[in-house]
Amino acid sequence: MPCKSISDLEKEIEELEKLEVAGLLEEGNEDDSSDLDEGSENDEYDLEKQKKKKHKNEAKEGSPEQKTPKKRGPKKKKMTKARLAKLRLRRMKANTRERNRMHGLNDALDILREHVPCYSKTQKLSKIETLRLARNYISALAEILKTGQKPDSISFAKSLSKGLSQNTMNLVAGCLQLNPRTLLPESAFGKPYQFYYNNSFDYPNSPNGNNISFSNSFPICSQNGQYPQIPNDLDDGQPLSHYPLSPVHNSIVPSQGVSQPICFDNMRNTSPLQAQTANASLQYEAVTSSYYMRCDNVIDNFSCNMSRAALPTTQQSSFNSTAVPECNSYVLLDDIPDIVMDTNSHMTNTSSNIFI
DNA sequence: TAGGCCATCTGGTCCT
DNA sequence: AGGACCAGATGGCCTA
Repeated sequence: MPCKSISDLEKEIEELEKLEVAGLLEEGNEDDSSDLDEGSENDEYDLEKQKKKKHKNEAKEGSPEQKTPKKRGPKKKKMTKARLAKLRLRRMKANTRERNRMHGLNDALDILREHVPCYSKTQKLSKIETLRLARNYISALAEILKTGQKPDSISFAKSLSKGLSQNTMNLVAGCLQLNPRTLLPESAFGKPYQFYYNNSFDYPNSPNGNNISFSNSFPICSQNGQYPQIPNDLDDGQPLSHYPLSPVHNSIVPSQGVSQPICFDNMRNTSPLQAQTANASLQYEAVTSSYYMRCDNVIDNFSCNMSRAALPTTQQSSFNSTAVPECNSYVLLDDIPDIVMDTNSHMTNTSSNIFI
């Protein structure tokens, strides 16, 4: 590896050229194959190059003994020390450019990382995974534009995860607050697990005729595993507290394609789960159409406020967004030694602290 | 310890 | 001639 800087080399070349002009310097070998022999005896960089060149030629010729036919065409320029130094300088400059080019490419990738889901400064996605995730993200967004419907979080996560490594898939699941197992193929994810983790909510026969699906980034919580009650008409002006559903940050997407973010809230009346269990970590149970998920914490109400802003004014005024519970911890079945499933009520139970 | 990821160097090719 | 781009080689670091 050359130790001299580019400017040092430039100075050296200048001096060598002066010497050459003055005829004080010996000329090098004309033979192209020994380009680098001249003036490189004590140069690690050139020795390495010679080795590589020799190796390359041997590979080309089959054996070192084999003679190569004499080359035709114009004679190569004589290799002088100045020319050699020039070549070396050119190589160094090319290396610097190449390094900068790659840095530019990496900077662009960093910017891309910030624009795909699951951005983390500490746990950076690899280059290839960033590109794959970006591709999937674009496809997913294009699909939303095409259909005009917001997909449920699982479908969305699955779209994002296509072709990704398991690690990245886990990251995507984590970012979307889903259990990574929900992104596994059916074969790798048994029905009982699905039963426990699936987090989509379809409500095909709402009383007003709209097919409603909850596409939730956050689990729906209910107090006791009863099937959530859906309001007769989401636009009937009823205050949200009227709806006997546990607090949930969610989106309700009627099949007609009208997306209306909404937060249910009945926490202000009573906290149905507060009295349910002494174990605070088991306070809430997320309910999906036929599946349940537990959640255990109460977070700030920022996201619910965001949703409230999108509500009709009549509903905004009656909306109390305090104490909105959300699930941000998920149970891995491996972590549940004594899980009990009640398939009739679609409830799960455990006595251990199952939350991460 | 093997494999994945990365930065860097390098020579080849194309273009200006 | 020189710059941009590319792909192969190599060695270092990290992690399962």
